[in-house]
Amino acid sequence: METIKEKIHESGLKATPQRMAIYSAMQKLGHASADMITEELKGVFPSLTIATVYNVLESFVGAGLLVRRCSSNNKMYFDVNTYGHAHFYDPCSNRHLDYDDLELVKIVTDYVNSKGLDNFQLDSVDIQLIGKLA
Amino acid sequence: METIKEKIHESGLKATPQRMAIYSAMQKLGHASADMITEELKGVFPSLTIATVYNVLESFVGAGLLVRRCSSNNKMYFDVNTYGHAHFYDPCSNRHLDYDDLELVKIVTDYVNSKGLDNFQLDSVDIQLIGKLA
DNA sequence: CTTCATGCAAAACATTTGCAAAAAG
DNA sequence: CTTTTTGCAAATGTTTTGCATGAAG
Repeated sequence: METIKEKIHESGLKATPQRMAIYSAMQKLGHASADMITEELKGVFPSLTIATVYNVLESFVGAGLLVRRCSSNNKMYFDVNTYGHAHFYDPCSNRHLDYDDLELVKIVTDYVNSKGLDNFQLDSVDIQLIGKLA
Repeated sequence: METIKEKIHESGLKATPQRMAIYSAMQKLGHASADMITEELKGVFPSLTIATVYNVLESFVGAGLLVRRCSSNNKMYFDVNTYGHAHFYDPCSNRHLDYDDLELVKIVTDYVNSKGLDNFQLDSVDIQLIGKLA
C-alpha cells in the first residue's frame, strides 16, 4: 500500500508535514472545505493557518490529488476521490456524499457522446443528486 | 404572451422597476452573476446597486423565478430557466449553457430511483457537462 | 545550497445586513 | 395608509497575496 508521502511525491510536490496532515485529513473527511480542514488539524498542528490550507488545497488540485466540489453556501469544498463518480448533496446541511456507481457516469457520458456535440468538447460529467440526507 | 410584470406579480412579489429590469436582464443573459446583472443595467439604471441586485435575485429564487447555478470561481450564478435541464459548463470562461434534453434528466432520475435509495430522499438532479465551449 | 513552502498580516472579493427614505399596491 | 423595497454604507465571510523566515530535497 502506498503511503501519503509517496503519493504527494509522485504528484510532483514536496512532502511537507503540513501537506501530509492536510491530505490525511481529507482522507478522513472525504469532502471538506478549507475551514473544516483547519479546524480538524488545529489540535494536532497549532501553527497551521488557513492561508496555508488554501495554498495546499489549491496545489493539490493542480497536482490532481483533489477535485473541487461546489455547494450552495458560497464555499468551495474539495473531494479526495478524483475518479469520476456521482454525489449526493444536501443543501440544508451542505453535506456531500459519494455515490459510487460507475454505471451512472458511463450512462450519461455515453448518452452525451452519442449525440455528437458540436461546439463543445466534453471533458467530464458532474452528476449531483440533490435532496435530503438522513 | 405573459408580461414580465405579470410574471413577477403571479410569483407573489411586487413588480418594481428594478425587479422588472433585473428579470429582463436575466432573460437576455440566460445565466448570470450579480455583478454581471449590475454591469448590464448600469447604463439604463444608474441608481441600482449590487446590494439590491443580490436581494432581488435572492427573492426571485425564493419565489421560484430563478434557480442557482454553481461555478468554480467562487461566485453564484443564476439561471432564468427553472425547469429541470442539464448544462454545459466551461470552467475556463465560467460560461453556462443550457443543454435542453429532457430525456437525459429523465434517464438519470429513473436510474437513481430504480436503485431504491435508503437514507436519501431525491429532490432533483443536477447534470453538468464540463468541458470546453467553442 | 537552492528552491519552494509556511505563517502572518493585509488586501481583495463576494455576499449580507441595518436602517432611513421612497415607492407599490 | 401600510407594507415592502431600495440604496447606501458598513459588516461579514471567504479566498488570495506579499514577503520574510524556515524547511525539503
